[in-house]
Amino acid sequence: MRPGPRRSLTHAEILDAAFDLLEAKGFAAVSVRGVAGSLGITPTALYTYYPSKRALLRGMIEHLLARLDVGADEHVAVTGATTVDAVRARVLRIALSLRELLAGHAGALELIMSGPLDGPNAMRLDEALLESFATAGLALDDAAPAVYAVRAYAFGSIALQSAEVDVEADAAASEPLIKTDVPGAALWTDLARFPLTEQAATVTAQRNSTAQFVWGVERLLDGLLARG
Amino acid sequence: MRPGPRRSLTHAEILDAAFDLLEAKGFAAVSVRGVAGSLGITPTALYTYYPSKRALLRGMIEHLLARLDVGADEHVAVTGATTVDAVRARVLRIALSLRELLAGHAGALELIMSGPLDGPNAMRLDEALLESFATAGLALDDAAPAVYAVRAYAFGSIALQSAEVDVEADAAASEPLIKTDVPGAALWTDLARFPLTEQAATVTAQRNSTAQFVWGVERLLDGLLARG
DNA sequence: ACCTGAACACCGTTCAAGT
DNA sequence: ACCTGAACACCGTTCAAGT
Repeated sequence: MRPGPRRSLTHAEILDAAFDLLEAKGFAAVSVRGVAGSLGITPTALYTYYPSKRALLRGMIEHLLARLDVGADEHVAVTGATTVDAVRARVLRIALSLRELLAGHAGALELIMSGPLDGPNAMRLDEALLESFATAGLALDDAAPAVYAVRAYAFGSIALQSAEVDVEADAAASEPLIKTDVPGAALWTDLARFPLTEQAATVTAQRNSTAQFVWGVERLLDGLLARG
Repeated sequence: MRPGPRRSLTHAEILDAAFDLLEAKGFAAVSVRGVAGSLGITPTALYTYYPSKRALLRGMIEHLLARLDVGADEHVAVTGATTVDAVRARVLRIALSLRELLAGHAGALELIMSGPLDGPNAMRLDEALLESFATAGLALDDAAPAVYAVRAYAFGSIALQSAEVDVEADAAASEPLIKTDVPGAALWTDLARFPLTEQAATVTAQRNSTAQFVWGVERLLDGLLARG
């Protein structure tokens, strides 16, 4: 087919195809050519819908964050729970929802880290967190950096976790990554120099990573809400 | 020159060239071909020193983290400062050193996020943080996740900041990134729907980003050390 | 052991041309 | 407006061959 018939795709169809690629073959496979190919279209045709790869990725991020559960600002007055407890529960729920979203789709983290988070759904996330901290009695001067801290912890935590997962994938390519003479690399396996790290490794191995994530959010909230 | 003379490069020379490229042209420019080219060498020749691009990046990460200041475990008994205050100061110093290191070199964050942090210098970082929390009286069961939380906050914070910086770079390409019909994108600029976020934006704009980073570390430490 | 040159299977993006 | 085909300037990696 030379010029081809008018196919007229939806943005939603394109994004769905992109996510299928992301889930099936990872972030690297989400190329302009790859997405176009899976839609039976030329790379150039995709540029009719999105002016650049970056724009396509932005669209994907919004699509993903649309599924984020930010909860509601229910003032639980009737039950025995204090407002602060309700706020803690909501922030934790948001953080866990974010984690689930990014851990669930392979490559979603790289996607989200590939650019700034300033779309409407990212703002929805910020608004929910700000609302929570305001409800807990924080002034905006404290609530704004508190939101920043929660976002930083959540994204960093997910990033560290997903980087660790990559190790297992690399285990197949088991050749030594370094050969000689890199400064400081001679003692690559000298665990004895880091006794606490060695001990901690066994502790960490036993712990559920979700539990660790939650524990950190709780500690952060301890510090954040102490000023309410 | 066909087969060429034996140049016999050092790993250090290669890494220096790679960092020059990183600083001058960003992470994307750190390609096997690019690094090889800047050394006056064929891409294939680079594979004699590093078996893959990933291995080269690992070498770069170690090279970078070697400059990390993790402080020392001085028990300040003489001065009026409590041990807990000394620990707070040390953790903060490490976090700031990490931030400075990654913010200083353009593209360093992408570099560090490109793979797991398990080299000797990454372990040196972990060991220093574990030591700090142990000194503050935390049991290893709490110290290990505390280290995890600090790392998560620090990396996440730096990641969010560097993603924001990219916005300014994109300002030149000022065409609209989305055209129509993306779900939820119609209200892309509808700031009125997020009143708190709008207010917070003016607050955040006034604040120094380093101050915000420090504030978050302090709050996290508040929560972490409350159990010592 | 270290290096070259050619090749394979990819990238993002642009441009003239078709309907 | 939507699409094609060809092209430009790139990727990481492999392989046979040279010294």
